[in-house]
Amino acid sequence: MSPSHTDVTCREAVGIHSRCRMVTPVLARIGDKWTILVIMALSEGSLRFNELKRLLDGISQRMLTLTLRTLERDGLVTRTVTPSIPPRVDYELTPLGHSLRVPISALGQWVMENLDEIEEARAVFDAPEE
Amino acid sequence: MSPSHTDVTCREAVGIHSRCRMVTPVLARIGDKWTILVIMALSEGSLRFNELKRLLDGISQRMLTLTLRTLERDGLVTRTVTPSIPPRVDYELTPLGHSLRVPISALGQWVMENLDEIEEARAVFDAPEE
DNA sequence: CGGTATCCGAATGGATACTG
DNA sequence: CAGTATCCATTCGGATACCG
Repeated sequence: MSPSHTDVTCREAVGIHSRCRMVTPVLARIGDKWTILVIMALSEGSLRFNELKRLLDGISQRMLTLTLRTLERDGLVTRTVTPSIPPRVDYELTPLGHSLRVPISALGQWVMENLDEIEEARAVFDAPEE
Repeated sequence: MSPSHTDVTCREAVGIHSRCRMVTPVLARIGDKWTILVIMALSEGSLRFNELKRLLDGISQRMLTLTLRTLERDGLVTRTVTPSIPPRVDYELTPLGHSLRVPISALGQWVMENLDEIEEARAVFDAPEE
C-alpha cells in the first residue's frame, strides 16, 4: 500500500473503499460526550472509578462505565482490579492511550486558538439579516 | 488569560469551568458522521452541491445540507450561489477551514498508524476468555 | 466501592416527497 | 440543481434502582 495518504488522496478516495472512512468511526468515538475528558483526566496517572467520576463532575455512572469499557476494549486504557473490601479498580492510560493525547491536544490547541473566530462567524450567521 | 493550557492543566480543571469543556462540542461536531469527509472532499478546491454528494457516496441530501450549513455557520466553509438556471451553488473551505485540516490530518495519521493495534486489542478483548 | 439492569426522553440520521 | 418538509427507526445518554 502506497505511503503518504491521509490528505491529498482523500478527495478521489472519499468513496466506500477509502482509508478516510476508517478515521471517522474513531473520531466519532473520541468526539463523543465523555471520551476526551476521561483521557485528559487520566493523563497524569491512574485514577479510581469514583475519583474519575468526581473529577468529571456531571457524568453518570452508566456513561463512565461505558466510556471506560470502550477505551479498555480499544487498548487505550487498562483496568486493574484489587479485590479488597471495599473493592478497588484503577484505570490508567496505556502507551497507546498516551500517544493519542498528542493529536488530541493539537486539535484542542486549534479549538482554543480559533474559538473566538468560530463564535464570531456564528454571531454573523445568526444575525437577523437586512 | 494564561498561556499553555490544553494539556497539563486539564486534570484539575476538567470541572465545569475548564476550557477543556469548550473543546468537546467542537470535537463532537467534527466527529459526526459526515463533517470530516466533507472537509477532506473540499480540501483541493470548491465543489458544487451534487459533486460533493456524488463524491461522498452514501450521504443523504438532508445530511449534506445540514453538515454544510453547520460548517458555513462556524465559518469553515463559504457558500456561493450563482442564480442561473439551473441554479449553481459552490462550497469552498475558508482559511479557517483549511487550517483545521492540519490537526485533523494529524489525528487521521494517528488512526492509520494505530488501527492495527486497536483492532488487535479489540480482538483480544472480545475473545472468549478461558 | 464499583458496578449492572431497566426505563425513558432527546438527539441523530435515513427515506421519501415536494419546491423554486 | 439545490434544496425544504415530514416521517420514522435507531442510538445516545440521563435517572433510578439494585447487587457483590
